[in-house]
Amino acid sequence: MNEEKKSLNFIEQIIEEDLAKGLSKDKLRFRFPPEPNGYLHIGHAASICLNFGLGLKYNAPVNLRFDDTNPAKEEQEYVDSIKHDVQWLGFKWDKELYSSDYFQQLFDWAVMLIKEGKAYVDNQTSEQMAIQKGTPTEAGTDSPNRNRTVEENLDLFFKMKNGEFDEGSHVLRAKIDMAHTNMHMRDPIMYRILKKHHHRTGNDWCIYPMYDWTHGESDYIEQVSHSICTLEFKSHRDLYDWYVNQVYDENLLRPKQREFARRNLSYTVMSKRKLLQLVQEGIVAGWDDPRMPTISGLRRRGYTPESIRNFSEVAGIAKRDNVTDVALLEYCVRDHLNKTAPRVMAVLDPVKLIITNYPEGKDEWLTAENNQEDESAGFREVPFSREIYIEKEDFKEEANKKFFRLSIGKEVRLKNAYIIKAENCVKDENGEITEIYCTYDKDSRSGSGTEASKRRVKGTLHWVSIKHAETAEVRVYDRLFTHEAPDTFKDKNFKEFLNPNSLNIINAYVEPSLKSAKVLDRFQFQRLGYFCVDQDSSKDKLIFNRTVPLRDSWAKMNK
RNA sequence: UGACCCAUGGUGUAAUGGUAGCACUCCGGUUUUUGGUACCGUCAGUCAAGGUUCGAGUCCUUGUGGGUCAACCA
Repeated sequence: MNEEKKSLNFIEQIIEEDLAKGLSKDKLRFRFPPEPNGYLHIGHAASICLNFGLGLKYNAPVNLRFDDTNPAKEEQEYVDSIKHDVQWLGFKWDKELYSSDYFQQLFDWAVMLIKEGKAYVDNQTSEQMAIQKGTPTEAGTDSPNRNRTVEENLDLFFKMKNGEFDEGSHVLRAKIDMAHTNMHMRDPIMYRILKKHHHRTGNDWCIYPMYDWTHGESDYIEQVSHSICTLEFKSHRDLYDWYVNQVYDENLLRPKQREFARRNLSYTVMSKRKLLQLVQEGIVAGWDDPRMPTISGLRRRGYTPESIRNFSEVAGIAKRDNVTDVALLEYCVRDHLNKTAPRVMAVLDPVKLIITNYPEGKDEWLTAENNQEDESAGFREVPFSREIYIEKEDFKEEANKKFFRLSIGKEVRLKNAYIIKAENCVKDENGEITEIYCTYDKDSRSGSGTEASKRRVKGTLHWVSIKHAETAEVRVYDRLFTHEAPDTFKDKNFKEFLNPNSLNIINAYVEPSLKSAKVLDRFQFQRLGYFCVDQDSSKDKLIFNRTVPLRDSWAKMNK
């Protein structure tokens, strides 16, 4: 076997260069740093797969670190969901950590900066500070409080910490350069007063560190070698480095921030704010609604961790803005489910078919292969009888040569059963076909080995025996938005592109073996698609979600 | 009228100065008791103009286009 040499992505190249320049391989360490203010989505999966993938590739530890510096937005519910999602994707973190673990260290370092004259307390309004900040094209001006004495700053900062000031009245700022071309370097805020309960530190603190002050220092504390984030943080890198430099000890490793482009998916939105809006406004049933691009939504929809990992792998990473075609994700899940999902028969849009020459009252249990792609999947028995359901669209009274399905006078194979021929049909007053009458070739049973069973007929239909069928609710999903990039318009709200038909609930008939299906079990409903048992399913009511339909070249032909 | 980042088929990515490749999509075909799968094939790309070089997708310059940055968010 000659393995193709896999090309490295640009992050791996940076790591290889660092290694070549002398960085010891055992110093490699990564982290995945979610803020627990929402559920993870498929874009986060790219970051998870990248960071944990690097950990696997270099045999390096990867921490799960919650970036929990804003108690106003963060909740335990989100922490739990994030942990569940990362585990479900199949990754193991080295340590579960929280930025809030470092609040004391961060505070001590802030005191140190004040003593060194590198930080000061400002008690102007945010409006005043915003004006002084300047604009991207104009330099800012110094705050009148910029040159307070160290003693004064220390006194004010401790009063902030002790809760003696109101929220919003005072902040601690780094003293850098109000004329810097990088706005983030214009005396950024390090601490603000927030008299809020924190999900981990409770009421211990009423001042909370800002992201920039926290993130780099946390990486440094954990000795993360490569701190990988998305592109919008590129301009934060100067600040990240400045902050790390304030506390850097040359015997320790200096973490390095590098940025990649976030992964966008067509026909959906990927911002937590917008996803939260869909949830809060009841447009979807929750963060785990199967139409959502969240990990929990995809899981409930029937996606496998393998398929999501593979998607991240084949989509790759780079630095340019992108909108990846959702067809690639769908390809990945079909590819995996094709190899792993047991085949069963279900009829979603039934019409009754009667086999006139089949004995009334007779039952037969026929042997069916569970998965022809997997020999170890074995066989099961499916019941057959005189009256069955088939799909309405599998019958036409008259049809041309291209139509391989059932029509009057023509033969088709019933999957795992017999060859039948349509004789006539009955219609209601609207011309809708209500019953189809057929005869069967009793020597043609699948697998019986007879000459008749080996006859070739062009079409094969799936079916369920009416007498034995279980009923099930099937939730058929379509894309949530009608535009491939619904949130790229300046003058239009993304919700204008919501697809009114993104959910279609159907009552279907399924073969009885499905009675024992468990939540999250995945199946291929033969000739239809992949389906997964929903968590709303119960002993009394089976509920399936359609993960993705099978490719359908017949439907394409008819377009 | 600033700083920084980016630009390869429809989409996503490779090629690290030496034959522009892979995957998805689309289209066509073979096989098939799933119009699925598998297999084969077709169409299709280096933003532009200069420069360096024997040789440029790659390096340089200037344009053009897109993105990011002015939260007490992360």
